[in-house]
Amino acid sequence: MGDDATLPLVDDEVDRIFRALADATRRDIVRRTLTEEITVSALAAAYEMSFAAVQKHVSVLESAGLVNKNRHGRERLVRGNPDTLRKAQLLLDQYEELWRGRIDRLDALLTGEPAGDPTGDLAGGPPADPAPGSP
Amino acid sequence: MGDDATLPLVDDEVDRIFRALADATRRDIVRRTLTEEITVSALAAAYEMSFAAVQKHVSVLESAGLVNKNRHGRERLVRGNPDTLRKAQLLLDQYEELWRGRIDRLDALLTGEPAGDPTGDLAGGPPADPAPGSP
DNA sequence: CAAATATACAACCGGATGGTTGTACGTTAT
DNA sequence: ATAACGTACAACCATCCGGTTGTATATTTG
Repeated sequence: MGDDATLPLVDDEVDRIFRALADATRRDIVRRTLTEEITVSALAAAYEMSFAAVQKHVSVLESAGLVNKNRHGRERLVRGNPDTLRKAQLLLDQYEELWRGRIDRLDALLTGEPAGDPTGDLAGGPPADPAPGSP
Repeated sequence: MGDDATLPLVDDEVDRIFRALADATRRDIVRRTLTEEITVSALAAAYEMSFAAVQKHVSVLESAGLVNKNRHGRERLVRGNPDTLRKAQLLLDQYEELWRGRIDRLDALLTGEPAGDPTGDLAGGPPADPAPGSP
């Protein structure tokens, strides 16, 4: 019920997730906040960069859905979100399955699409253009 | 002689992997080449961008270790590399484990580090600066 | 209230990215 | 040998990214 971001913009969402994970500082933030809620200040103190920089990293993680920020007084408690992590996990698992030659239909589960592809293709397909008949 | 990229520069390698995966076109290339070898031209024909652009995407994937290029006459056959994919998978699995509260020691397996951290910290730790005692 | 703290946000900058076009080179085919 | 094909690579451009500093706002604390 609550989720409305599962139908058309999967690609963009996945882009953000992986891009957010493509930075050592951000991975470290995820790592930490998965086990405990930490304020942005506390996080910032752990890295050799400005507070604003860490703030930006948290923001990137947040807009990717990898962390949530809950306010507690004047502080913002950052908490890792395992659900989003699991989404990336599923995608990679899917690639693994695909490689093994058995795709099944778990891609439908992954993308939330109810058997959208009549081609039997995997979730996503070509991002922009499916296949020009003949140029 | 063989591999020298397993000890100190893990972070950078992971960066490249996730960054490479943070693009829908590149994910699609990985997806395709996991099940069959395809030439760069054939790949390029599938997307609405120039040949050179696709070439660059393949290059990014290759330098991340996500695909290999084998030459066959004048063509280059692109083949997905499930090993690298599995590396990313392991990292995410590790986060999942961490979230569940049981870290075990599989991080040593992941990073190849023989119990490098006396702190019991997870693989990687803060990328640049561990923890300033108190500035 | 005032001062200190924690955060938010805008502006700016150098470098990386993703795309283009053009050219050169090796390989097949005629 | 020449032409066509597949690829590589350089140059260029707009945009994004990761970092900085500076300023503003809300919340505690004295």
